[in-house]
Amino acid sequence: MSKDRAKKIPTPQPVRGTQDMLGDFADRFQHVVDTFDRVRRLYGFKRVEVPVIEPTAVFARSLGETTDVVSKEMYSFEDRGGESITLRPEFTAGIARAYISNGWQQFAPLKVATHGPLFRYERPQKGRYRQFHQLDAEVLGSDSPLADAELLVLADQLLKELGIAEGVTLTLNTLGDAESREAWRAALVEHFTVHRGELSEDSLARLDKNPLRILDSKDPRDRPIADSAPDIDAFLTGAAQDFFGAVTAGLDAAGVAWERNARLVRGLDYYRHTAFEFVTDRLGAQGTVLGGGRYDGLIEALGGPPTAAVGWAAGIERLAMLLADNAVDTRLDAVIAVEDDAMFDLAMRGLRLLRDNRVSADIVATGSPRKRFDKAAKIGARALISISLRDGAPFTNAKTDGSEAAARAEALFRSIG
RNA sequence: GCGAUCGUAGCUCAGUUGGUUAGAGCACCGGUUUGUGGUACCGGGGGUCGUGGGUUCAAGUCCCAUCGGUCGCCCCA
Repeated sequence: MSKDRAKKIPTPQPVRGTQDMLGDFADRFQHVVDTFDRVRRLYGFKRVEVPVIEPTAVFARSLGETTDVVSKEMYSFEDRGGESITLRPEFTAGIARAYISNGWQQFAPLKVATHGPLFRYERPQKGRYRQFHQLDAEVLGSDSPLADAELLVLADQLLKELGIAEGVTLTLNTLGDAESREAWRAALVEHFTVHRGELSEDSLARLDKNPLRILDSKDPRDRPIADSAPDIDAFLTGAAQDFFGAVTAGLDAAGVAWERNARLVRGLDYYRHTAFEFVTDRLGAQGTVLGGGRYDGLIEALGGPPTAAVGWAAGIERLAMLLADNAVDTRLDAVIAVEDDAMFDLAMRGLRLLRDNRVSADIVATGSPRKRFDKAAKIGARALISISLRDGAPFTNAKTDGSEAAARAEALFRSIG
């Protein structure tokens, strides 16, 4: 350690919006992933892996007209060959591309699930990072409302098994088929145009770029106009009505609670029919915990055959933040305090024996011998085993929390004599 | 891109209307006359107060700039 500041090497700063995780939060993160992996198997969803990097066109084309997102929110760069590459900002487009590239039509309807890091060039805030992580589930090649319902039942079960279903609400809407959607959109534009004098500046801009988005504006000036805007219901075709009815009937039959939110919309044109979000008020401004919908137009927009598909994604960080404090138990079964260095070999034999028998254990054998007991106690294992030399003979003492695991650890350790 | 707020020890934070050598807890290291206890007690090391300017007899404290963090807006695939 040099005290010469002139020679001090400056530590590179982490990239904005990235995070390092240690211990508890990393364990909670992994618990979410493990639970998802277990539940998705129950529903017969296959594991799928797609690249973190794709040609920019994969996302630019799927996102279509929303130039703001493409130009400002994507992590894009040129590789050495001059090709524009983008770090995936979502799973869906990459999976759709893979579906086409590999001819997975042959497996339709295909139920797949994945999870991993995603990247968006955004200003970080609570529950929102530049590198973040999602769970993802998709059903490709099915135009059945049963697929929508099954995905929602899967989501519902996931949240219940994570123990966070309390305080999280499934909100549901339909965007109808292409015909319904166009009619509704035209009616909304007309409604907002009539009231354009009362809209916020932001919503005036939305009126040109993305009129549906005015419906979920947070600006109080917009609320009366948004709330009095027509619902899509009057514009739904018979087929679109039937589709939505079948989805909700499926949810009811499976015992999934839901609420209609006629203001829930999607900005992108390829969305059809079902749109949904599981929301909570426990995460500040970023209240969506899991969201998705039907995107029957996407695969075609990527140059594939017309293919119906539906899916959702959920933020792992956000789910991990909602877990109860005691959701993940990382306590060790045993910790061994070596209070005399002459006992080190004995302690190591015991440690190995415990671990061989699936008993999690650690050892404290460094620093001042008389402090090792305290150090070990602070680790908070189920059993605290101390080993010292007393009257020239090894002496083992154990304090346990009364649990079976602790008793087993003590018995095993004492068995080495 | 915009706004608010915060940057003091490895970590979490005190630090009064500007006024001596900048403090605490945790962590780390050492000590506390062989002990079924000791998650304790005592001591020690560690800080050019984010960085750069400015105001002042005097700046952690006030002003400006800059770089970061946090929260919100825009956007949200």
